[in-house]
This record gives sequence, C-alpha cells and structure tokens, in this order.
Amino acid sequence: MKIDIKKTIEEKIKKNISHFKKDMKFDVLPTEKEEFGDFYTNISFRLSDKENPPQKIAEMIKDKILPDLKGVIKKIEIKNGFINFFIDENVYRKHVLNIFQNGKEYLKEDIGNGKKVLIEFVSANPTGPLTIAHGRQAAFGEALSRILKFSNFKVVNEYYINDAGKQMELLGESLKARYYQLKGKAIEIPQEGYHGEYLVDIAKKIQDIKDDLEFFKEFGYNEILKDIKEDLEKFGVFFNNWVRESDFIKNNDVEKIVKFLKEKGLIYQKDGSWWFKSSIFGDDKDRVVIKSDGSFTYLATDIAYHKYKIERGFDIIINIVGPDHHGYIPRLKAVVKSLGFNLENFVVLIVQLTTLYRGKEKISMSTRKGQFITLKDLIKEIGPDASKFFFLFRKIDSHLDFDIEIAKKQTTENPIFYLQYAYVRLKHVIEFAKEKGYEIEKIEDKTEILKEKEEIELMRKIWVFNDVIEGVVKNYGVHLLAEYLLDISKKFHSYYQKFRIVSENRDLTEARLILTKSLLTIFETSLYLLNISLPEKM
RNA sequence: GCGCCUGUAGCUCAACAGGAUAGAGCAUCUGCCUUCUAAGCAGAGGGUUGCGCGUUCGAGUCGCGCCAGGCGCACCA
Repeated sequence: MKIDIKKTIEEKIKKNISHFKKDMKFDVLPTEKEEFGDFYTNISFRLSDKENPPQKIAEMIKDKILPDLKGVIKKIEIKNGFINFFIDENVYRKHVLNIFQNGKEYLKEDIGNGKKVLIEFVSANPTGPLTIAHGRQAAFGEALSRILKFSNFKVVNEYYINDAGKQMELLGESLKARYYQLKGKAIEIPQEGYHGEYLVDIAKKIQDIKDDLEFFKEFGYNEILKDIKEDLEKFGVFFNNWVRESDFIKNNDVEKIVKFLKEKGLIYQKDGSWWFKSSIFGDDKDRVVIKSDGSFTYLATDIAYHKYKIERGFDIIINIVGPDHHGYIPRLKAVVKSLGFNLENFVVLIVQLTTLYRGKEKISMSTRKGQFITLKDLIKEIGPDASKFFFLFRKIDSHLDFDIEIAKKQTTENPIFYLQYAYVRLKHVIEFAKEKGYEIEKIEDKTEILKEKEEIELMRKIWVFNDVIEGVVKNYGVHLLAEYLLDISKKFHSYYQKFRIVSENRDLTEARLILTKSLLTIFETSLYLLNISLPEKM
C-alpha cells in the first residue's frame, strides 16, 4: 500500500508544535495549483494571533519539520501564510512502478475495515416498467456498491418489492380491464389505475384465466417483476437480495413488531386507527400504522422491514431513494431510531430527477398516463454504458439534464467518446509496443527516466486515485470518480500528442510503457468501479 | 403555508470538513496530421458564483432574509 503523505505531514506537524496548543485542528489538503506544490496546510492561520502573524508561524514550523520529512517532501515554501509541500518525485515514481508490477490489487485501500453495509436501492413498485429515474438510482447504487467493496466494506445490494396494498389491487384491476378490453368488452381501467400500454402486452400473454382479482394481480406482478429483473440485468446492476413486502405480512412480522411497539407505548389508538409516535423521534407528527379498516399502512411494513435490516447486523444502512420520497425520510428515521439503531449510520441518499432532452426539445414524462421513456427504451437507443456514464458523472443532488442526442453522438461533444478514445489509445500503444518486440511483463524499473513535466503530472494524477476513492466513500460522491477519469483522459491525450511513447530509445520507451501500463490499470479499475465497459477498438 | 433539492461562463456542470488568482467540456475564434488512431492536441476570449445582510484572518461553500425553478407535504406505495 502506498504511503499516506497527508498523515505523515500531519504527524510531523503535531510532533513539532505540541508546545503551542493541545488538540489543534488543522487541515492538510491537496492543492489546486502547481505553484502551491502538492499539499498545503492552513495551520499557521489556526495558531496565529496579533503578535504572531501566520507568515511568522509558518516560517517557524517549516524549519522544524523539513528535516523530518526527508525522502517524502522535496521542499517547503511559504506563501500568503500557507505552508506548501512539494512531494519528492521519487515517491510518485515508486508508486507508479508498484501499480505496474502489482496491478489493480495495489490500488486497493482498506477504508471500510470490513464493515457491513446494506444498500437498498431501485425498489420500484412491481406495477410498471423501470423509468429513467430508476435507471439513475440503479447506476448510482451499483457503482457505490462496487466502490465500497473495493475499499473493504462488506456490501449487500437489496431490492425491496412493494407487493402489498392498494397499488397491487389497482394493478390487478387495471390488468383485468385490459384483458377484457382485448376480448371486446368495454371495461374501464380504474381512474387511479395503470393506463400504460405495457399492460396490454401483458394481457395478451394471459391464457388460462381464473376470473378473480388475485389471479390478475399475481400474473401482473410476475410479468412485471420479470421485466424489471431483465432490465436491471441488461443494465449490469445486480442484487443479492430481493425482499418482498408481502412476506412481512404473511409471516406475521408486521403484527409482531406492532404488538411490541404497542407494549412499549410507541403505538397508540386514536380516531379508530393506530398511530406510531414518530414525533418523539424527530418527525413532524405521528403517523398511522393500522388504518381504521384494520389493514396496515406502508409504514407498518416498513417498520418490519427495517427491523429485519437492523437484525442482520449491518454497521451502515444506506437507502437510495427518489425525490418523491423525501417527505417520507423523517418518518423512516424515526422508525430506525425507535428500533435502537444509531442514526449516524443510517444514510438516506436522494437521487434527483433526470430530464430527458432531444436536442433542445424536452421530453415530457407522465407516468400516470403511461407516456414515458422507460429505462428499456433508453438502453435500447444509446446503450447501457453511455446511459450509465451520463447518470454517473453528475452529483446525485443535481437535477440532471440528459440530452439523448449528445449521448448518441460520436464526437467530442459526448464525454464518453472522449474517455473511450483515451482508453483505446492506451491499449493500442501497449499492443504496438508488443508488436515491436517489447515484453511488457519483463520491463524493470526505469522510472527515474521519467522527467518531463507532463510525465510528472500524469504520475501525480495516478497518485491521486486513492484520494478520489476516499472522497467517493466519504461523500457518497460517485461522480468524483467519473470526473477524475475525464481529467486523466485529458492529461493523457495531451501527453500522447506531445511525446512519442514507443520510440527508438529503448530505455525511454520502457520507462514510458511503465507509465502507460499503470494508466491503463487506473482506467480499467475506474471503469470497473463505475460499471462501464468500453470497446477495445474504435 | 411548511419541508427537501437546485441556482456558478452563451449551454451542461465541477470545486473533497470554509482556503490562495472559482475550474472542465461543449459552443465561438486562431493554429497543428509523411512517425504509437486528428473521434485528438495547443492557444484565445468568456464570471459581481440569483439578490441582500451577517459570522471570520478568509465565504460559491456556514447563518438569517428575500427571488426563481424542480419535487414533496395521505388511514397511496
């Protein structure tokens, strides 16, 4: 594993300023600009007062810690009160060589320490096909899951199937109506029901009918769930568990937990129904769990479900939801808290909606009328990889504008082609070198030859990979990795244009092949984590 | 009315626990192909970070108040 420069600097500073103050808080962060070196610290601002301006303190600290950082830090400069650290390039060279020799495994870093994480995502009702909103959630959830696993978390992907309650009744009734419409009978779909064309297709498949609602419900459920699973598989998204809401009712789990909460005084009767005291756990008001007709609300089954989540001993529970569920979050947090789970480890991530465009034209979506572009349509039109990349390279909080025309274009307007081109070039260089007789595996350390500014910069970018991963894990910001990949693509394109990798100079070529191969490892690893595959040739 | 998200270059978006001169891509303009893929590269222009006040050494980032857009406020799931 690579050395942690940040931590090293932090430790040396702490050691040398202990006489100042105890528990001093300060940052050691990567810089944005070359002239400021690779890392900087703001400690001088923290320690400064009227007699001792930041500049003066910085000078004092600099002289003390420089000898301690030999071999890691080349020089220290002070500017505007900041202390800037310039990393010894040999640190980069060694790192690149390690990646070259050990591949992907060397990039792994233990952030999770084996902690168990449950990610619940998509969880679309089995009443219709997956939408692009689900697509964004699916792409995000899968990538997050992969990155967490890569960072030594133990991750379970879970899909919660809402197959109980009124929505399923409506599905059954809607399908029944469609079926009889096909037989020439004028039966109306309930107004609240599902009017999408997909139910016609499903109705056509019905052969041996039993004329009760249960049959239509079950038939519709099975067909739609099958369809959802197919879509997700095509999209490259996989779940370890499929949990059915109805099971919690069938197994009396809901009944049991409701009884338990009643006994604890957390569920009480009022106005003919039973209410959960969510307000004492931070919700705005209390919520109904048993309706006046005696049936459970969705919240009731969700309590049972979250109890099931907690019982399985996860350290972190992540729920990925759409913005239409955000009003529900305080309720859910109240549930989790009432079950004794630490809210700090219960994370709800809201993935904002995506607006589709064809050029300037906005594609309006109405799920009610069944006029929407489904995830299936999108995958069919632009492919799973382009779709995923577009979903992933913006942070989830932003409302995403997704132009189908751009995603289809084979020009630089389309970021995924830019990426693809860099990837293909990397591969091609390696192939070309092999044709010229270079045995890549046998190349020995020649990284000291890498001295060009662009080479140092590329090595620095490679070095930063782990920081990016750390950022993703800390902030659940998968887009950071996608951006990183675009950034490193740009650096490589530029380098490739300016310098020849495979040249007459054998040593130089080998040194550059080490760099190229390491870059390829970075690419392959990142693409795997984002769950995107790219063609080998263009 | 209340709550969540968003507002940054002409367009789409970055900016990790508040750090230095706010960055990319597209679009526009100017250059670069006998050598590993020009689907590329180099360079230029483009900004009062929606508005106002505050917190502090320092604010796109934090707080308060406005303005605008999206979404949500069920005994639906």
